[in-house]
Amino acid sequence: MKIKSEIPECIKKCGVEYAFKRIGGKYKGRILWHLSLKTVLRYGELSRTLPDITTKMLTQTLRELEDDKLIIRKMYHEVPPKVEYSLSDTGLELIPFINYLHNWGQKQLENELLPNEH
Amino acid sequence: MKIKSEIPECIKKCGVEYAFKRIGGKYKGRILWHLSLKTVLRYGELSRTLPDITTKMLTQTLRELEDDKLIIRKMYHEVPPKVEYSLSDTGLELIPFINYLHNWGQKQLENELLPNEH
DNA sequence: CAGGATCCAAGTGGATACTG
DNA sequence: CAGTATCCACTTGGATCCTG
Repeated sequence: MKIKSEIPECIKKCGVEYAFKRIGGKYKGRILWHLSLKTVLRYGELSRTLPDITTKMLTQTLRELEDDKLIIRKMYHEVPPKVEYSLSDTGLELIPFINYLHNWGQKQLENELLPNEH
Repeated sequence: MKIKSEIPECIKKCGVEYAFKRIGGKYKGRILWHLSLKTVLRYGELSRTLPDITTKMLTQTLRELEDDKLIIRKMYHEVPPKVEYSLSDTGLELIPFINYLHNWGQKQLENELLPNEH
């Protein structure tokens, strides 16, 4: 139980920082968002859904999300290979929040488009 | 009205990406969080609340939040100077989400501390 | 199909010193 | 008190080519 001596300080930094490390970055939010819409997506589907992401970044981001237990990677040992990604239970807990953020973001974008109120 | 031709593509990238650009980064979440707890904070108070942030980053982050209209900067022209920061209406809209994220993050941290369930 | 490897550019954050 | 300014290290992300 020696771990207990090092973590409390992390907690004082508050969950907000922790959470942002988990879902921050350029693509994590969007990947979680699309997984929440489609339930299950293959690697190639994700790649087509987010055309601006390179294979390197897509792979790297998916690995991080998997290591953080936010998504589940299911490999089918077939030829050609097939890999499916879906949200874990922990990842699912983030969806209400991602939805909220999405709506907020859309609203801001629309306000930027129609700056007629000031 | 020529703007209308360039933004739709931004929207298709979905609000999630936009929102993460606005509140991503190493300190924005925590600053918003603390402003939501205290309503109003001076520069020095923020600095003491987040001891790990340098003045450069604190100033820079506050400027970005202000430019994005998420916080309000109120200067008092006194000697010594006094500056107060608070959430804007738009920034306030993010608080439910920041709270949600905070709770989620705390829970994750506690689970990491007590991995007795698997 | 689903990546892995490598190299490089840009961005982000830190240390330190100084100021109205 | 509330910042600026400068220089530097590290991290993140992109381009390109290759593979089981």
